[in-house]
Amino acid sequence: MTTDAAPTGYAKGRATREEILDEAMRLFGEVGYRTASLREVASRVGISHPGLMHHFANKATLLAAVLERRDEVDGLALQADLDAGADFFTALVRVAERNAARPGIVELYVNLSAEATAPDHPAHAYFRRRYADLLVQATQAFEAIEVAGRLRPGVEPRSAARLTVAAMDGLQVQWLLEDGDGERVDMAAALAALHRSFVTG
Amino acid sequence: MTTDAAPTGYAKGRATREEILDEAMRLFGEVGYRTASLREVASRVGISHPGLMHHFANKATLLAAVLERRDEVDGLALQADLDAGADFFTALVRVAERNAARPGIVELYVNLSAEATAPDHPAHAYFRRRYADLLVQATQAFEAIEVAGRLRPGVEPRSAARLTVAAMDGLQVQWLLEDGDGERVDMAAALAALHRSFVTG
DNA sequence: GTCTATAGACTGATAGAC
DNA sequence: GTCTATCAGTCTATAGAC
Repeated sequence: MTTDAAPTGYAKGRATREEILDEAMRLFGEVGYRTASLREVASRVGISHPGLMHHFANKATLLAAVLERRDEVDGLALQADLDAGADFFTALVRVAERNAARPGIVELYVNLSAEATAPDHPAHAYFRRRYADLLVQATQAFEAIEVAGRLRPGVEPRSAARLTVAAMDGLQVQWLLEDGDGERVDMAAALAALHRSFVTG
Repeated sequence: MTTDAAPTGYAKGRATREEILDEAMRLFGEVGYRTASLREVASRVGISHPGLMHHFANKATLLAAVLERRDEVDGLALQADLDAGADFFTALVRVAERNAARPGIVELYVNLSAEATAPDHPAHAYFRRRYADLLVQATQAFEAIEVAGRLRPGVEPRSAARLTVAAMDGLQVQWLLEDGDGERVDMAAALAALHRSFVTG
């Protein structure tokens, strides 16, 4: 009852909050966090910027809420694939597939992960944790392949994990830059090709 | 005579221009182009911001000059390796090796390539051209390997080229984020490992 | 070649009315 | 929950003195 079909008088606040997160995510993706302004986000939602700040005390809080929300949504989708019996790598390829249909998500992560390499960036700790977690998961997946005897000789799990995550990031930059081109990179296919070069047939 | 040991009265202007480019590159790397201010660049050089604008008419012109200069310097270094008989991939690994000693360059490219995915960014055309060129060069290098019969079965030159460039980009993000960690990724070694998984032994 | 001064616009954040 | 008004700070760029 409290999570869906909320009573009126508080339903409006919830809806506005969600709209703000949507538009903030879009704008952070377009121009990055630092360049985005609270006024522009508010204007896209159709409210004033103090109106926005009623929901989020300051800009960094808004960023944190955007990242938290993306983790929930995308994390659930990935987990659903894993629960359905997909191995980690297949689930990762499916993430790339889904992302190809939602440029906003790709823009958000490309822009923020670059910005957040600065130690004083409000999302710095978030991205350090995110990459550390991703690397652990990917390494374990390659270790499982190794145990199954399907890892190509000379391929190290940790190294393959790093390269997989790195390729995913780099492909997103190429994909964004190729907007408007005839030949745009197929991120999921490229990732699958990389995987084939790490495991035996 | 005009290129070195310039006569006084114009030597100062040259030196200041170079200093501005140095500091602009550093600051663009630290916070990105959009967030960087001419005042901050000028202050680091020790002049006022209208003083800076005597050398560069506007901010976008300064960015273009920074990129042009990096192309000259880094392009010469890479060409020197190629002229010394290195194949394209070995030269690329050496670029990664050199970059690991100069965080400023890595920061610059990570931040700018992400920012410049926006179609209206002043460096958008530059990065589109840069990636297109890189992909052509890398593809030709893998085609040469294929002709020599040393490409692993199932590996496509164009795909391997995309993954090589993508991995280089992605590794840079991981490397920057791991600043301060014990275990920081060895970009050159990771790139070499990737190459080994594309070519036969 | 570099400066001070300034124009004109934008920023995050706050106070206080409704 | 949203508004108007405002503060103090920042930005790019220009005008004009030296």
